[in-house]
Amino acid sequence: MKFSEQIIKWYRYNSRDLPWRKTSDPYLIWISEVVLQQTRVDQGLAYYNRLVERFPNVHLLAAASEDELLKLWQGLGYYTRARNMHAAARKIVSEHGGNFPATYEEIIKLPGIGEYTASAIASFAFNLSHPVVDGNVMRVLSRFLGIDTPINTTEGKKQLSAYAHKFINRENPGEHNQAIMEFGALHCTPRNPLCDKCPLKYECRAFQTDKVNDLPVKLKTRSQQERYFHYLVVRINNASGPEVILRKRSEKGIWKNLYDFPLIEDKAFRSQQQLKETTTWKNMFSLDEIKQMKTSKVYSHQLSHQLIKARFQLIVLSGLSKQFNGYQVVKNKDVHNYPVPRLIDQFMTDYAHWLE
DNA sequence: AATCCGGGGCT
DNA sequence: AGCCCAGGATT
Repeated sequence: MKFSEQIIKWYRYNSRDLPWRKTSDPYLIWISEVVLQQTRVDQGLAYYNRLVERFPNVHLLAAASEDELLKLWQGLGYYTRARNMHAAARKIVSEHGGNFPATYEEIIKLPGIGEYTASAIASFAFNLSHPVVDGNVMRVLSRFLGIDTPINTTEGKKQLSAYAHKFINRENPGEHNQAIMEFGALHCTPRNPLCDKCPLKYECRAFQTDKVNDLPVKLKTRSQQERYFHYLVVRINNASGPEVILRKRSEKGIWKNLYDFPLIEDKAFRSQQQLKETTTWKNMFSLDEIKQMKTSKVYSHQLSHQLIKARFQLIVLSGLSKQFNGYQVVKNKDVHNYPVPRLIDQFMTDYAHWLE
């Protein structure tokens, strides 16, 4: 039996019951694929369900505000996905009359859709013969074929993509693609793969040469850097109710277009006196208008390429005496409507009484 | 071709 | 404490 037939046979007995597998609507499949980029099914499933409930079709997604979409995306990470998804929805409405493009070449032109996602949509929704090459596929093929070219290099991806094109089942590309990914996710796993009961073990190069635990090869990534954040939680006790200053992160870097607080970053934690001498501080306050200050515990927030250590400084002002350029003054009861990074969300949960 | 972009779960 | 995840955009 050929590779594809064996994988599909395995899939029909072992596949999970997932909502995006019950539809051929390219819009719903697209949403699921973007959610699942670099994200495990278990983590993305609830987000997918909330997204398609709120935006059951591309017109509703295109009509939404970016803030609302980011709020639904909050906590999932890689927020560029949400912004690109929003832009793509508007493009589908304006340039395709709301009909999802039906060829690989048109699909891949949409923002946030690369080779993997275009192949996934083309094969799942339109049964077009384009192989998906994701982390699962690269692991399965590198083991099955005994390929030790590092898969996080252009060369390795090119090599495995060529084999994926050879192996694709032209009669049943959609199920073939689902099957090989599911096989990688459930059976040919990164650690402790189920080789003993693997239907491919007699043909698997890695198993036959005892190299399963050495494949796929990956080059080491460089280590992360540490950053120190001093967040200024500026509370303004106005007659109309308490307010707080938020900032939209519009510059480059992490958490673009999410909201946080005024920030003083340095190479280490600084004392309160040192913070008062920074230009960020001086531009916001004069000393006599501060009524109260408190300091939070230290948060350690681990990202893929950086470790952020953050402290939150509560600063209570009795009333608004000047403009805060580049910032937004928001009523405390409305803060929960703004999309914020996980770190900010955790702080606001722990120190909810600061913002009551 | 290398680097950046989140957050969570697993070992 | 690393590694990995239904990757894509940017440099």
